[in-house]
Amino acid sequence: MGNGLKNETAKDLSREGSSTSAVEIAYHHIRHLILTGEMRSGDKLLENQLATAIGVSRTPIREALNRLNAEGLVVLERYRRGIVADFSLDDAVEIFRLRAILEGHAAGRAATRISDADFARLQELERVMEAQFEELGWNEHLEGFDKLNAEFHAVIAAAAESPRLEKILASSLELPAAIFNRYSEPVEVRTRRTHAQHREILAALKARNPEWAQAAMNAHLFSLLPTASGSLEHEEKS
Amino acid sequence: MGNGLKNETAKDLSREGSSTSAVEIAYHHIRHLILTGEMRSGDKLLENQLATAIGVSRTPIREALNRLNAEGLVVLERYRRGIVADFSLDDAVEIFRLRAILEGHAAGRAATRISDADFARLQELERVMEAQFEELGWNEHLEGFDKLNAEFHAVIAAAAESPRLEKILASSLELPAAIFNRYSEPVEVRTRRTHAQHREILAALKARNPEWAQAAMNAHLFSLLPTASGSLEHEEKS
DNA sequence: CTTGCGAAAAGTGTATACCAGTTTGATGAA
DNA sequence: TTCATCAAACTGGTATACACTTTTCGCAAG
Repeated sequence: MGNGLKNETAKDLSREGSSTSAVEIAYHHIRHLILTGEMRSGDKLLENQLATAIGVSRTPIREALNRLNAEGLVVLERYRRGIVADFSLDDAVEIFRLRAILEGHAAGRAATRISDADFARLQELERVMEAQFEELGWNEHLEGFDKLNAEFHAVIAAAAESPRLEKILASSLELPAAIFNRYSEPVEVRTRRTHAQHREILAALKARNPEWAQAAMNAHLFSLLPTASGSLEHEEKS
Repeated sequence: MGNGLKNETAKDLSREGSSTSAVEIAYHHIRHLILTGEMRSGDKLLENQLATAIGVSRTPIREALNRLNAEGLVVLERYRRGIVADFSLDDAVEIFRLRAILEGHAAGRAATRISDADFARLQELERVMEAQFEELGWNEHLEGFDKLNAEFHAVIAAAAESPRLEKILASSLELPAAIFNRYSEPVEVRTRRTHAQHREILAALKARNPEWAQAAMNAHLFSLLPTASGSLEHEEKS
């Protein structure tokens, strides 16, 4: 490469004025690749390749990979190239167990703290999720659902007013959607139940009943948790 | 600093074969400064200054600061120099609430999983803590206590066999000892009670009773939690 | 064909230099 | 004193170089 020619990069940024840092760009880009399944478990993450693909230098790429490594989505070992993390059934079970504990706690706190605006937002999110399901059917609604569902849970986590709790839920207990779908029950089984559970959580929040909210959230998450008995099953390589 | 002389560094590393990376060195060094109170809330963290002090270049320093920022011990804002994080009473309360939830869960799991070797280690740790207290008295024993106590809790967390849980406890819910001592009850009040609680946790683990272990750990941590009544806090912008 | 070995190639870890953007601190005017 | 201004200081990011390790590949031996 020649000398200081970041003109085109600077152009992109200066147009926005947004000043999103290069690290943020790289982080969200790579994270998106993983969470959407565009990159699968075991895929190689080469710093130079990512740098040219994303349009930033190696430095912010390395920072982004380190963050993703800390969050468990990427596996880094010294001098080895990074790979997309693999999630075993045990990993999925662990994540859902911890999410149940922490999100249950969050829901309980949210019950006495959530604002009217946030509660309305939750109702709206659930309304849209159910509408899209009715309109699009079992499988086609899934793409939109994941995003809406993530916001549903995120709003409750935020309403708990416990910043560390919120951060842990957002960054340390994520499971790529593709992995979740691999291990969870089929959509036909869980979708209607999920909506009923969401409605119950809303009812508990509206009643400002912490114990109910916590229990309802717990039930919701434990119902999604792959059966522990399934851990006796054979390990199969795809 | 001078020119590229990493010869002595390489010498140290090659001797060990362990080859601790520069990032690890910087991370543990800075973390130690904060947790021990050698650097206090609000102190400035200048990359160049740290680099020369620790003997590595800016690059690993920046990585270390980013990790510490993610863990909440350091506050980084764009183009601003980093500062050591400040922990309000509310922060301390939040941390202990979350620790109680998660370490309680960990103790419950550990009850049915802990190895004989790990249990023996716990007994030994508690024995030493009590011996040092008897020998050194209220205040002098504190220095050694913090380290032993940290290992006591870490052994239980590891015995829970939940890697994400262990990582969260080790990296997202730390409170500098100085801050803890600022907000907690005076040593004279809590030390004997702490030892009694540790013994009860050991008894519950020995009995392999998960509910007891969880409850005992919960009681232990909630007893250290600063009185929630102190939540008549002042929101202040510095 | 398979296995094993060794060397080249690829890739990460760190140092260093440099510059742009921003904050910080000091100086000076009102 | 208070405020504005400007230079210095500092971080964010790029680029480059090189040491050290892993990975790959070809080649020889079985």
